[in-house]
Amino acid sequence: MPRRTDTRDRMLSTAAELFHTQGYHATGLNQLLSAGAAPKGSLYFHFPGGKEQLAAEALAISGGRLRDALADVLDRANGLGAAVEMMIDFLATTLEDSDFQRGCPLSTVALDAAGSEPIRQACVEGFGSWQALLENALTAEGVAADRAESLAVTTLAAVEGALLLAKTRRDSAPLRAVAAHLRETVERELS
Amino acid sequence: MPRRTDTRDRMLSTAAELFHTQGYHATGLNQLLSAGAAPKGSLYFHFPGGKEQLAAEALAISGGRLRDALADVLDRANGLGAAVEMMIDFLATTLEDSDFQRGCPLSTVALDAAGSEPIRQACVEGFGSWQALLENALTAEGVAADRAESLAVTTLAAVEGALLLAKTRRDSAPLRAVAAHLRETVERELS
DNA sequence: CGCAAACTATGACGACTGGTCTAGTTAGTT
DNA sequence: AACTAACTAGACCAGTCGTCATAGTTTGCG
Repeated sequence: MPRRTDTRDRMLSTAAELFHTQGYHATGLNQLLSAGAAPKGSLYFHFPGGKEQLAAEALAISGGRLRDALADVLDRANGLGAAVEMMIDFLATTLEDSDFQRGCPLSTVALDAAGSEPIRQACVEGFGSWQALLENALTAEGVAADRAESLAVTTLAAVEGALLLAKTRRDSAPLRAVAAHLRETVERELS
Repeated sequence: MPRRTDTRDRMLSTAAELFHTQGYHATGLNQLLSAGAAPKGSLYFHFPGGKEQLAAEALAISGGRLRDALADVLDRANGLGAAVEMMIDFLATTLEDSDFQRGCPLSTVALDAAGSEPIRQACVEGFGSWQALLENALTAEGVAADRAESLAVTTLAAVEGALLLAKTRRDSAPLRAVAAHLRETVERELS
């Protein structure tokens, strides 16, 4: 079933961008549509579930994108510690280049739309996929399963928190500090 | 000029509660006022700066409250590692008891109202005050200043991230995992 | 080719809530 | 009783999300 227009995709990527930088409630449908995405009526054609469905799908895309980026870094880097550092470096650059607008693409919405089950679910899956990647990388290096899990959560948490602090302070120093610490921690774990 | 009502204070504490659980944009003035806080007109008498000022002041209060709690734990606990673990335990309990509504009182607003300078500033100060407490505790134990700073940021970041994950997953496991890891890290640093 | 059926697009509309502010009432002081 | 500071009610309109009737476009089939 070939698609005939790219409207749906345009909407999704505009939505991903706006929800990423502003959060769920701060992003109005009008803004989203007037951002060149589409006329109003089209939204409810492509997303019968309205704003909520649009957000959930946009988050799934954002989550997947970051997951791919992480998988890539994990492949390329030599050493897990280095990979984590590279990943954080990438996040810091993205944040700085966007004038401290683009932090974690999920966290803002995860917090401000925690009441919506579909949205929450999308975030759970996004976070989960990132964590799983870290966990696998750790077990591949010989770390025991339960230890790998708790180390992966901690790493993910530290990165998320650093993104929050960096965005709030408009200064990527927290990310750099956390990067160094995590590298240390990971490398000690593997030795 | 004697005050005749406690309206202003009631507004602040209701605001603190709602912004804490819902964030800035998701919290409407109507909801806030009908939550028994006050009649509508009073808002702009007590807070000429409107919603923005109300939020900034409410955040300052929330930040101060948590700061005090942290200072208290840091005093009472025997050992810094234990203190961190106790603090996280307190946060986990608060989160669970509120049906996973009350995470960090600043982070939601910090992310979803990052565009407002007064609000951002209030968050910067709140986070800063928590970090300073940790930093002092570390240097008091003989950790070098720069090392103490980066360890304090990392600790704060990990806790914030864990709160985010726990709230999103509706499961405090991330907090428990991070608590154990941080205790380990802190105690290694001091030995 | 020609036609019907399915698909996609459109923006005016409505019910409602958002934050703001002015005009007014109440209470304390002299 | 007059004055002033403390407070409040509700009007206001821009903006919210969602609905709908209508129109246009593409596809498959006879």
